[in-house]
Amino acid sequence: MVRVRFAPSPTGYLHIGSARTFIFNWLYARHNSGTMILRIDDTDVERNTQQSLDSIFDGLKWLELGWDEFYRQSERLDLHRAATLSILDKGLAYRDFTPAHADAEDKDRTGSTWLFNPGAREVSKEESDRRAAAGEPFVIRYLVPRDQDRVVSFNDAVYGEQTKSCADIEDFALLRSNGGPTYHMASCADDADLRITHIIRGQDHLTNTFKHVLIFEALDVTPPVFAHLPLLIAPDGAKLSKRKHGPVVSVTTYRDGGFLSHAYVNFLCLLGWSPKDDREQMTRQELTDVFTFGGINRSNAVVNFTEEDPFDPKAVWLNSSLIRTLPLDDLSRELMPFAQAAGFDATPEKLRAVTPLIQERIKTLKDIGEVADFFFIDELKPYDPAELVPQKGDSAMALSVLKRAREVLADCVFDHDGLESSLRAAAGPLNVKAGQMFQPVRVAVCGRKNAPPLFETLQVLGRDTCLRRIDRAIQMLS
RNA sequence: GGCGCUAUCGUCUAACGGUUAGGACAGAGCCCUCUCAAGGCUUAAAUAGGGGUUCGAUUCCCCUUAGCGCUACCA
Repeated sequence: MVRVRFAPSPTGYLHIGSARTFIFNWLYARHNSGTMILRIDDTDVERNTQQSLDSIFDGLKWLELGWDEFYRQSERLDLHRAATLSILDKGLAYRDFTPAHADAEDKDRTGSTWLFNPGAREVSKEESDRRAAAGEPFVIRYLVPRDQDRVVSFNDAVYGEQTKSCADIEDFALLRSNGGPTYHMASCADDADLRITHIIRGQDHLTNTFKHVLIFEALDVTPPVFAHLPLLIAPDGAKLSKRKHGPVVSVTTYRDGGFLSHAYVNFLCLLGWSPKDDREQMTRQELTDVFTFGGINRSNAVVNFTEEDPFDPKAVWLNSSLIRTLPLDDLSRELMPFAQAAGFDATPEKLRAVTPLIQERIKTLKDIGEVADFFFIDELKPYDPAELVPQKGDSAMALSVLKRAREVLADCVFDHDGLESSLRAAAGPLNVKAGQMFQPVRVAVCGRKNAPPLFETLQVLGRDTCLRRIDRAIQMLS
């Protein structure tokens, strides 16, 4: 039975790299009919914030993936402590009474790594127990074997066979002097207790894994399968960080920017993983069906954004093409919050009528604010009267076209076919081409040259609004 | 500094020793067309460098270079 977990620590918003880790865990769980666990790794009391926890839930909720079990490490501290003590009892760890940061100064990393504090490993069990009982502060460290040629190894499902000499592993801490477990200890104790079968996480943990293998062994537990994921990086090659790269690293930025979560999940899946065929646009079911560790890459993936445009063009493309395939009722519903945010007085009926006209013209849901404004506002924003002049025409032509169009629209059948045939028929006598006939009307009614197809647009706007706007345009030209 | 991981078009990626090195996004051009889109077609664009192994290396090995990660009583 497959059991996987996503274990964020609430010390920041939900990072897009974390979101991808969640998604891959979820996909693996679903693919194998396993269990998806959400565990909040909140052992660092100093840095945890409620705001961050809220933002993580916010982001995960938007992804609409869900989980089967939920835990918080802060509620399981007794378990972590007991596990640490069992390791101490087995003689595989020791108390280090060296004050914290005592070695902060010898940063001259000219030689090799720091391995342990001098003398700390040699304190006898009796003395150690006595000093601890006397209330002297200490940290519990793993007693990394120091015999020659000792190595730790594991087989990563993505990166393959990994081996590291114990000579390169320091005596890492398990329990802090305040009694709280370190990340390594808490994480492994919980993974063991929760019977996690596969640990899928960022490659930044690859070298930590040797420590984890040591802990699992000390706990008499077979280590789970490890699958490390390549990291997501910025175009400048640096790790994505809020300070340096701004809001692009937060999933809520994509949500608020008008992405469909399904498109966004699709995009994230394509970063560091491939179905190995040429498919790119995939449904959640397709992703679940085809997801395996074999498709995961080993090199870091760049999220392609710029200062001006925070969204990766591929994500935008995935989003716009998904928007185009959405049933109109669904799309209309998705659009509503963005129409409201744009300040539009949008009834569901009106929005539903507008939706087909903008469906293939918006790349994000938020674009409705730019693309569909003239459907919802009363008075058009001021525009340059020169816009009313058709190709190869002049303002006199614009004026005569608009005057005639006004007459035509006043009493033609006000639907697509009626409007088209009437306006086309009106072009001939005026000695203008159909395009020259349509353009002034379009601008008069929409306030700009680029707009959805004319006849549908006129129909949705209604006769009154159209006539009123044409009258205004005629005034502007007179 | 030490240890580890990685290296194919601008970006995401395919090719698990033999291909004219494929696809997608973004770019350019053309077509379609009432504008804008959408759609169709075309085009430009890559195996980091150097050594091996092999009849043959994008692919296997070594070195160099570069990037990233870890090196906390953070996670």
